[in-house]
Amino acid sequence: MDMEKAYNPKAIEDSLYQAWESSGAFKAERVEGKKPFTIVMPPPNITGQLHMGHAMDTMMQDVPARFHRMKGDPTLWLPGTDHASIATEHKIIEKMAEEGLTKESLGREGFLSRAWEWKRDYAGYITKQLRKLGAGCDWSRERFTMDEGCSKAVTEVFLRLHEKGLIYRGNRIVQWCPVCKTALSDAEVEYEQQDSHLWHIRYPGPGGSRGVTVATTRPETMLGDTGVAVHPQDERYTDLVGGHVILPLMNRDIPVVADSYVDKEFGTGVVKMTPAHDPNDYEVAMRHNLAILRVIHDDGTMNASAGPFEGLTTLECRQRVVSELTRLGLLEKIEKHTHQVGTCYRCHTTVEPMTSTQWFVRMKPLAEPAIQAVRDGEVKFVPDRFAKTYFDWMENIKDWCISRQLWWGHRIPAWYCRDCGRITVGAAAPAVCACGCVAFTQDEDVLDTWFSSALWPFSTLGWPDKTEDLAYFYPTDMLVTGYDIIFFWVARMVFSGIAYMGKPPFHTVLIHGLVRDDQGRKMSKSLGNGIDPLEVIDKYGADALRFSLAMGVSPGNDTRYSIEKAEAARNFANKIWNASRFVFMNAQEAINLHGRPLDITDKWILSGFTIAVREVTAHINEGDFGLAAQKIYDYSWSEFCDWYIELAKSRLFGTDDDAKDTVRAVLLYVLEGILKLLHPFMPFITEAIYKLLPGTEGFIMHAAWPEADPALFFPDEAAQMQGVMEMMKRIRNTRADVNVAPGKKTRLFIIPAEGYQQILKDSTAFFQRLVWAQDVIVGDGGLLLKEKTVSGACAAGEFYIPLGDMVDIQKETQRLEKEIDRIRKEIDRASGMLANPGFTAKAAAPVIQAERDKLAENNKIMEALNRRADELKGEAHDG
RNA sequence: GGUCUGUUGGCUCAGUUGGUAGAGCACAUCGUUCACAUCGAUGGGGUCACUGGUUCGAGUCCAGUACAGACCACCA
Repeated sequence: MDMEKAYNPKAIEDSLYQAWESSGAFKAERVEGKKPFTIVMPPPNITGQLHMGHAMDTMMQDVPARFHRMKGDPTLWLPGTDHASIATEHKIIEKMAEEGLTKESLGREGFLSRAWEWKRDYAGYITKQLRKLGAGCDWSRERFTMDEGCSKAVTEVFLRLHEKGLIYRGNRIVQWCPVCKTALSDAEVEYEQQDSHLWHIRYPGPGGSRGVTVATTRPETMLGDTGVAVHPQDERYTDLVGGHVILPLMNRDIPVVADSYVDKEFGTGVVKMTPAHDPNDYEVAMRHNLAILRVIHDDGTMNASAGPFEGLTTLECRQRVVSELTRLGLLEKIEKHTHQVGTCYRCHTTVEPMTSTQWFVRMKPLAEPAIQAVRDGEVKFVPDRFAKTYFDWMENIKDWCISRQLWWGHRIPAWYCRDCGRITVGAAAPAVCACGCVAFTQDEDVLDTWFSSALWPFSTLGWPDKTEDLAYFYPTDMLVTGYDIIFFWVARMVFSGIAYMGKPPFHTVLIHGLVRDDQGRKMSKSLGNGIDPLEVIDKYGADALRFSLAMGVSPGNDTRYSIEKAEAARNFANKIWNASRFVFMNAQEAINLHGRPLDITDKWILSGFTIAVREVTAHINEGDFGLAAQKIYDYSWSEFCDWYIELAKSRLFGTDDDAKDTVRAVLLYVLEGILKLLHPFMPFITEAIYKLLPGTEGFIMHAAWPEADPALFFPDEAAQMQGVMEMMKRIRNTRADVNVAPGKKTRLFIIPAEGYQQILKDSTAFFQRLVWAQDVIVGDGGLLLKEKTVSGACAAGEFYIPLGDMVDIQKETQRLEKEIDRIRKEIDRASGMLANPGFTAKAAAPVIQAERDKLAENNKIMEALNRRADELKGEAHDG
């Protein structure tokens, strides 16, 4: 067996992945009569490369996928990428700008061919990264949101919604990004707190009559004012309602209306109404039939309706308006004011709300069944608190603006007659218009990128065609994603699945948190604090990266990532590697464990394995990969490596061939089990070692997931073994206390407690190897010689280490007293509890029994320690 | 303004139905015997943010307070 001394991930990872992929190991097969396990991958945006968040997301999907594959479920993990309309277009434009190019200079065709090139490059790079991470997805089913099938699904959905009257086109106020020059949905606006001012501006009354003073954060929009509003119950202004005031600078008469939207307490109690550039004002304007006057262009400059201010940017216009008002003496005061300003989620430019003709989806009818599905438990969020986030959004949903003034995306399937302008919605241009015209132009706009993402769980399986994959794999089982896209994506997938497939797209939504830097900050390019997953893989291996993203993470919570975590996981991988190396050095052939005479250490480690299997399986089922990883780590390292392997050495290096075979069989059995439990987290190293394991064939990824075997579970013996181990620890501790050099051999006398006679006699070899005893004498007190010893007592019995002149009787007395103190505290605690009638009357029976047992045990220990302390007094006296 | 999360040893975090507080890293002492120094042994270190309540018993359940963070929201 030629295993390197240290585990070297680089030597195996790439070739292993290639072996998996080329053998079709990840390819999902439809098996009649068997329930599949399906995950569709949240398609990464083709805007760049994968970051730590994607690595987390990938691990979180690969773990359940590999787990279910090992459980024998036909498993499909379907990968793909997202065209990410606005985000990608934004990036491409940035890149083009470096070459001095613009969208307009290339034209639509030219731009799109560049975009497709971009897609080829980035999707290729991303899928390469996923392979590096060890993602076991079915590449034969890889999809892209703009491929032929997905595009067909998009058109189909658009037509169906339009048919049902759920898609409409209209002139409404929308969020507009003046840099991306497109409309946005409400979800695409991010609010940022900004320090600003509140300008108080006087709007005079007609003919020198009483006017009003309005307070605004956006003076430039006053050019588009078509009214002012006051609260209906505000006595200060009742006389003005129904009248007019004069809009300064523009010298326009504008009406004063009363609307309860106005807050009497805020500002002056008078709000200027700019319906074309403020969503609330728009609402008020609808109620009071105010005019709607746009004063800002799509590019964020003032238009002709702004009169003398035409051509200025909004910011320049603000300054000019303020200085003009000051000159005219109409600016009463300026207050400091902080408020939330909407910005574009892709370029972070301040958005300008403005009226615009766009396509919308009527959301209420779609949202209702989607809310019900979560309420009824058809769709479950894990952790379930995220259902609340979902409800909050779905219950207050507004119509969804789906058209974008972009080029990269699914073009809207609507056709305009060149003669009469009539709109026809259809997959292709109609042959002839009702007006007799045969010339049409397609709508210039594309759809919101989330429109296609919403269909991902079924468009990728072939919908709207009735494919075998769709019939077999839909609905899928689990969706894994970060809490940051519950609105954007999860909610929209749920209502889409219900609307078009009749069933929600998955039954479980597993939510994870964000991966932050070691100071808790978001990892971002601008901060330069990101850790590149590929660098971690390069340095520590993909398994270490994956494991470090699972360890110590609790579901749905953010996690801080530091390189130390990768290092710790790398060390664990190395530990597994070397434990395996040890096993293979001592066991070259497969040995059947069944029917072999097990000793107490075998029974102990096998019982521990049963527990590990139960816990790891349960935690993976619950989606708690942090606890699952922790259990594997502890069992493998603390129990198997630190104890069992060390205990095994006495038989392994002994002369009893039969005992040797038994311990070999157990080593191989447990190692194989550990590899399987670990495989979903660390696929590469476990696969590599599994190949070397005698008697195995095929991939571990197809091996059966371990099951708890009742025939290999021995709780009583395991508990006894723990008593022996505790004695070993106490002996080591005692030796360290009195500064006995670690390697120094000493004799050891043991007086077993009741029930421990046999096991301690059988354990002398372990004491020799693990606590540096040479002669171990297990017997009664009569064996004790008149020698100077250090000693101790624990549940399994008393122990005495003769150390001759090294023993300082005074110090030994002090040491024993410390021990006595410790035990006394235990006794006080337990007897206190048992003396409490409330406890004995109400606590569960096993809990009370456990306390009684502990008390009895500690009483015995105390007895032994006291006796020994008395003896020491005698010795001090003699000496 | 609303909702949610967090506050546990120097640091990063675990802690499943309430039953004597755990890990990793860091620290101290010791250790190269044939799996591993990417290691082993031993040790120090916490009134579980605070205040009440429920309970025989609370890190764990309830209420409130403080601090931190996230998300949502139309106060111009």
